Amino acid sequence: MPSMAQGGFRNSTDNLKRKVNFSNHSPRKPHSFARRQEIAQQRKSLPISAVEKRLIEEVRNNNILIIVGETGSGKTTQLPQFLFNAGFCRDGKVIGITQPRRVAAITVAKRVAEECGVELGQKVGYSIRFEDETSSSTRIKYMTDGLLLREALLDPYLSRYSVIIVDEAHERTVHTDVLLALLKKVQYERSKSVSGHVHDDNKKVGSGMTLGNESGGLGSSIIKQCQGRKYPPLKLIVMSASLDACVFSEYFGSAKALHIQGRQFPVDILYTLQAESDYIDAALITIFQIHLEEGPGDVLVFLTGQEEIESVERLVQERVQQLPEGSRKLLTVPIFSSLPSEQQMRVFSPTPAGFRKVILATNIAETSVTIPGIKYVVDPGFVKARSYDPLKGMESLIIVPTSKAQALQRSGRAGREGPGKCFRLYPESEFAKLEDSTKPEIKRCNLSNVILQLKALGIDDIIGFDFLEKPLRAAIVKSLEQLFLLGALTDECKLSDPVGHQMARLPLDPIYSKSLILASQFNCLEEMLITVSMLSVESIFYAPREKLEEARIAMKCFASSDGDHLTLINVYRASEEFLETRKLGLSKDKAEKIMGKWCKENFINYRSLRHARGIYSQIRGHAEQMGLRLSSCGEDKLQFRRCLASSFFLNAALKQPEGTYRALASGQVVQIHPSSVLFQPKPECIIFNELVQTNNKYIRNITKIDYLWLTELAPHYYIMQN
DNA sequence: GAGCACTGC
Repeated sequence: MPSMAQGGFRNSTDNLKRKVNFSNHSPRKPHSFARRQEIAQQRKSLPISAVEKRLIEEVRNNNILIIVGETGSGKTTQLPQFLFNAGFCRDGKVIGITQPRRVAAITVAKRVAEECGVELGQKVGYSIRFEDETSSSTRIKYMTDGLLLREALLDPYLSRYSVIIVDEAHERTVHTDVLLALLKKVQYERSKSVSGHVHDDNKKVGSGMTLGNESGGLGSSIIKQCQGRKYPPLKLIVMSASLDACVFSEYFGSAKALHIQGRQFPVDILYTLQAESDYIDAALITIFQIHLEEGPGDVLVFLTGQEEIESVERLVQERVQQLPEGSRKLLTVPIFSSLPSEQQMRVFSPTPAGFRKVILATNIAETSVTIPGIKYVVDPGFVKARSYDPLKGMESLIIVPTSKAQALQRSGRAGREGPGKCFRLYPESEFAKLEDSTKPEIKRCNLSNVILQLKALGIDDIIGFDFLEKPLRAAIVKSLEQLFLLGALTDECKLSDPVGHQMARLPLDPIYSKSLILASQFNCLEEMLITVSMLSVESIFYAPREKLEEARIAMKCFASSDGDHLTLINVYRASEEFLETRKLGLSKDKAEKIMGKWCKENFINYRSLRHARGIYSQIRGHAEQMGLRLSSCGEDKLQFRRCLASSFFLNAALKQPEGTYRALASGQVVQIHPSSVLFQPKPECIIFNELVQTNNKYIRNITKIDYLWLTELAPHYYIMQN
C-alpha cells in the first residue's frame, strides 16, 4: 500500500510563498462607461503598473532588457501599452510581441485592444499563420514567434519594428531560440547602420558574437540588401517566467534583468514519504484522499497520455461506486490534445453544486489550457517527451521524469484563484534530483528546417553560429547532409539556386518542400500538394475506443491498395466533393457545420482536416508564385508513386523474411504501424514518412514502390552506396 | 495487430 494511503504527505519546507493581491471579476459589459472604469481599475491593480515609469526608463537606457515576471504580473498586456504611450511608435514604428502559441497571441491581442478601447486590427492587432488581424495603422502587434521568423526572411532588418518583445522565452521552443539568435544579430547590425560604428552600449552586446565569421553571415547580406539605408536601434526585451534569467542575460552580454512580482496565491507543496512503485495507483489513492479529506475545490491530475487518462478515468468511476452514497459526487473530465474540441470544452463547464470535478489531463493543462476552479493538483512527476536521434533519423516518445521548472508550473495551476495544494507523488529528495529545466527543443529535434532558414537569412557558418545553446555537432552535420542530398545545398554548403531558395520559402518540412518541386516535374503537383498538407497535420483518422469497428469500416471506404498517401488524397477529395455539392447558397458557418458532421460520420478528425485545408491553400499559393507547374496525373497513380519514390528515397525500406522491414538509409529494423493500410499486404519495397519509436520502431504513412525506381530516380544516393 | 505529450511556419 503506498504511503499516502496512510496519510503520508507532509508539508514541504519550500512552499511557494507569494504576495497575495485580490481582484474583483465582475461580468463583462463591453463599451459601457462602467466597463471602461472596470478595465482601468483592473489595470491599475496589476503589479506591473506600480513600476511603469521605472520600466520605461530602463528600456530607454538599455537596448536589451530581460524581464522576469511571474504569472499574473500583467507584463504581456501592459508593457506594450506603456511603450506605446512613451512614444516608441513614433514615425509609424511597430512594437512586436511574440508568443510561442497561437491562442495566446489572439487572446492577449483582443484583451489589449479592449483595454485601449480600439477595434482589433487597428492600433492593436495580431498575426498568426492563416490569420492576419493587422492593418497599416497597427502599432502593437502580437504574433507567434515562428511568424516573425518568416517575416525576417522578407525583411532581414525587421525594419518596421522599434521594439521586439519575446515573451515566454523560458519555454525555449526552437522558434524562440532561433529568433533570439537572429534578433541579437539584427540588433547589432542595425546599431551599426545608424552610426557607422558600434555604440558604447552596443559594444557590450556585440562582444559575445562571432564577428570573425561575418563575411558570409547576416551582416554582409543585410548590408548588401539595405545599402545606404539607416535604421534606428532595435530595442529588445526578453520576457521569461522562470528564474534562469541569467542564461538570457549572459547570452546578451550581461544584459540587465528586472524582476516583476506576480499575483499568485500560495500553494502548499506536499511530497510522499517514500518512492511510489506505481504512480497510477498512487494517483488514484491521492484523488480519493483529496475527495474524502479535503475541502471543496476541483482536482487537476497530470498524466502522460490518452491511454493513461482513459484507464484512470475507468478506475475512478469504478471506485466511486464503492464509496458510501453521500460521497459519490465525483466527476471525471479528460482532456488531451487529440480529443475533439467539443469534448475538450467540458473542462470549462461549471462543476454542478455539491460535486467535485477531477480533471485528468496531459501537459496540455500545463500551459496551453487554463482551467478555472482548480484547488488541488496531483503530479506524479512524469511526462511523455519527444526526442530525436539524429544519427538514426528516428524520433522517440518516451515517458521521463519532469523537470523542476515543469513541476513548479504544474503546482502553480492550483493557485490561480485562491490558495491551493499540490501533491507530488514522489519524495522531496527526488525533487532535488530533477533537472532544473526541460532540455531546450533545439537540442532534441531534427535541425534541417532550422538550418535551411538560417541559410536563407545569409548565415552560412551553422556550426560556428552563436546559438543560445548549441545543438550537437553531429545533429548539425546530419541535417546538412540531408539538405545536401535533397539538393538544397551546393558542394560549398551554400543554398542552391533555385531549389534551395524555393525550399526555404515553403513553410514545410524540407523533404516535403522538395517533393513539391519534384512533383511539378512529374506532373502531379495537385496530388502532392494534397499529400503534404495531409502529412503535415495530426492524425486525420479519429477512432474512439468504443467505436473502433465502425471506424475501421469507414476508413476502408477511403483506402487505396497503393498505400497511405493515396488514401489521404481520397479522404481530401471526398471532403472537397461533399462540400462542392452542398455549399451552394450556404453561409461559411453552415458549410463548416455540415463539414463537421461529415467528418464525424466518417471518423475523421475535423480539426486536422480543416488544418490540412488551410495548409493546402497556403502552399498552393506559394507554388503558384514560384511558377511551379500546377498539374494533375489524373488516374495515373504510377506516376505519382514514382514521384513519391523520388522524393522520399531517404525513407525507403525492404521487407525481410519475418515480415519486418529494413530501412535502407540507416539499416534499422522497423515495423509497419498497424494503422497503415499496408499493414496487411506487406509489400516488398516501400517508402515511409515517419519513423517513431514507442514500444517498437514503427514506420507510418507508407506507399508501395518498385525497388528498381530507387536506383533509377535517386542514383546519386543508391548507386554510390552500392 | 498498436495506441501518438505539446507547439509552430
